[in-house]
This record gives sequence, structure tokens and C-alpha cells, in this order.
Amino acid sequence: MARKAGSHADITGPKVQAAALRLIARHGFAAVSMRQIAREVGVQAGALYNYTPDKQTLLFDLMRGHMEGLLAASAQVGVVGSALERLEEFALFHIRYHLERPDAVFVSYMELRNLTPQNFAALEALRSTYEGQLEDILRGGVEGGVFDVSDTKITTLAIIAMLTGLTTWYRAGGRLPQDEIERIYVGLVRGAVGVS
Amino acid sequence: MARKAGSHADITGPKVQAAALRLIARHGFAAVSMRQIAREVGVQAGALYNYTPDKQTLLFDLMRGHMEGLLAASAQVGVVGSALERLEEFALFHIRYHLERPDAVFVSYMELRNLTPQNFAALEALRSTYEGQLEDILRGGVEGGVFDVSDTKITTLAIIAMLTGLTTWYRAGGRLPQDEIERIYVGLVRGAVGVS
DNA sequence: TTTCCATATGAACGCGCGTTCAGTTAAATG
DNA sequence: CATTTAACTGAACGCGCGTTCATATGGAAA
Repeated sequence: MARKAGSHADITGPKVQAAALRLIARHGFAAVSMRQIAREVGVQAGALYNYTPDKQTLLFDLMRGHMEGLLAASAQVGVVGSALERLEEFALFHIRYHLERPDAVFVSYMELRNLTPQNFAALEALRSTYEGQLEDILRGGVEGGVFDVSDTKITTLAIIAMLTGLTTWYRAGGRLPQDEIERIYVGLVRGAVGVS
Repeated sequence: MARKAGSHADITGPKVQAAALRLIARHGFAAVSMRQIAREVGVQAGALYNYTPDKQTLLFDLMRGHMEGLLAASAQVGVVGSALERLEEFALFHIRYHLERPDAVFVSYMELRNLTPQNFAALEALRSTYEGQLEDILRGGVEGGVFDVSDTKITTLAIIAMLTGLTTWYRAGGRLPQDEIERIYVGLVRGAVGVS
């Protein structure tokens, strides 16, 4: 059989990405085979090559897609208001964006070592741009005398690690509702920049 | 050839663990083959099975060894002094112990999904014990009215994520010396518990 | 010096891997 | 209805995988 009813590239393409993201997040890039992804989509392995030149590019496209989405969504975040308002808005955005995409977050942080050097460099550039947004906010607060931060670069990395770590243990329906967790993390971020 | 001069289990065994740790940290468990590990050690693949029943157990032993070493080393940490002193001592210990073992840290945090459910549960128990040590310190500070922490469990996880994140970017000989970085991170931890 | 056995070799097992491609089919086009 | 072509199948390629095992060997024990 080929080309079953209602089967088109517009449908299968996204399905391939979704299946790959799900499986790689659960088992890791090297542990997932093209045949497994194809089985999840409902096609033979060969059909995947209509949608990606190879397995490596499939991974890179997933990670690049995540980072580009993150950058697009964060472009309007934390650009107005006081330094503290901007910081809190950024923290909230980061938490919510990441909690909504646990698989993409997992893959983007865990599979960097499976990228070719070129692809790795491209991704690091995107990540660095995102981190720069937070660092700009911190610098603004320091210059305004509002934040007590001894090194904006390190504090940026520490805050992002703290916030992103949330995705490793958060489960909907847990002990605390999400908005309560958000409130706590925003408080932790405030404390980290010396605002009480 | 078999049993070359100076070749014993006492020597080869640790070599197998070291090679496995190094390779898995760099490429991931699923991406590393028993033949690669053997090549690094300088033996044939079959010889590895004198030291581990299978690949899965080799991974688990690495991770369990790391966590047990961490627990043994942390047993005497943060048990005396004021809550703030205990917290700072714990933070410093965590930073230093982890920075000295980047490969083991990487493997222990990244390869959890490659463990069998049984092995995973065993490791989570060890990790939970370690987290409990920090949470005890936080609770002590809250009860003494020294820390401003709204949820000790979440704050524990957030602090550990922040501190451990340091291992992902720290490189000896970087912009700042290690003791300066330690000072900054201890300050961030202090801020997170509301101590200025 | 002889015996023993821990330690290693190296070949072999069946299997699944990423990728390619000639052939097939069903939807779109005219 | 006839033709074209996008989408997919299914078989095949060489290769490396984890693991097993009969066999060899060198150091320690007697």
C-alpha cells in the first residue's frame, strides 16, 4: 500500500517531528531508531526520509525549532517597566514556556552532545541570545541600584538553571498548584538578586 | 595472548569503570558500545564481562558509586553551627564535590532514563536522602526564624538545581577563579533563603 | 619444577541499525 | 477519463551491536 486515504505531507511531517520528540525525550537520541519513530507515525522507515535528510538533522531541527520558538515568544517579554517588574515577568515567562514543553526542554538540554560541532555552535548561539535577555535585565537593575548582583553573567546562568530545573520534577496535579509554585520561584529569583 | 605482565583484576576493574564513565559522559550510554570501552581499556570486549554481568549493571554501578560517595562525603557536612553556617557549608561542599567529578555528575543526571525501573528507584532513594540533608538545614533555619522560605521542599530542589548547573559551564582557567565563583554562588543561596 | 586458575583472547551468534531505491498507489491535474 | 506525481512500501546493503564460550597463557602456589 502507498498513500492511504487522507495521508499527506502536511499531516505526516508534523507527526514525524512529534513522534521523534516524544521518543527521544523518553529514551534518548542514540537509543531511538528510525524504525521506532516510523512505527509511531504509522509508516515504514524509508518514508521518514521524505521529511529529513538524516537522523542527525531530524534532531537538530527539533532543537532549533524549540530555541527559535523560545526566542520568538520571549522577544516581547521584560522590555518595559521597572527592573524588578521586568525580572519577574521574565521568570514567569520562562517557567510557563518551559512547563508547557517538557519534552522539547528535555531534548534541548540533554542531546547537545549528539549534535555535530556545526549544529552545536548554531544552537549555542541561540541559547546565548536568550540568556542575554535576562542578563540585560540584571544589568539594568544593577545600574539602577535596585539589584545586588556581584556578577550578572553568573547570576544569569544560575537563575536559568534554577528555573529550568523545575521541569525535571514538576507534575500537574502535584502537591502545589502551578501558580503557587510560580510564586515561590519568583520569590527565589528576587532573593537571588538581593531584593527582599 | 592472555594475562600480560602486570595485568590483574585489581588494575583492569577500575580501568573499566573509568573508561566507561569517561565515554558515557561524552557520548551517552546508548551511544557507547562495549567494544569502545574495551578498546579504551586495552582489552577485547569479552574481557569486560569479568567485571560486570552486563552493560546495564555497569551503568548502574557507576551511578550508585557516585551517589554513595556523595552521601558518604556529605555525612559530616552541615551538622553543626548556626543554620546559616550549615547552609553555607553545604553549598560549598556541593559545589566542590561536584566540580571535582564532572563526568560522574553528568552521567548521574543524564542517564537516569536508561536505568531499569528497579535501578532507577534505588538511585532515586539515594538522591532523596541527599536532598533531605539540605531540606533539614532549611527547616532548621525556618524554625529559628533565620530563613524566609515559603516551601522547604521546593527551595531545596531549586537550590540544588542552581548549584549543580554550575558543572555544565564551569571550566578551570575561566574568567573567574573557582573561589570567587563559590563566593558568588553562596551569596545566591543566601539570597534564595532570604538572608541579606 | 610442576600444577592450577584467574585473566584474557578471538571467533561466533542472531539481531537491529541508518540509509537507499526501484516499484506501487492514490490523489491532484487537465 | 487519462495522465502525472507526491507519498509510501518493502526489500536490501554492509555494519556494529551485546553477549557467550571454548581456548590459551602467564603468575602464584605447592
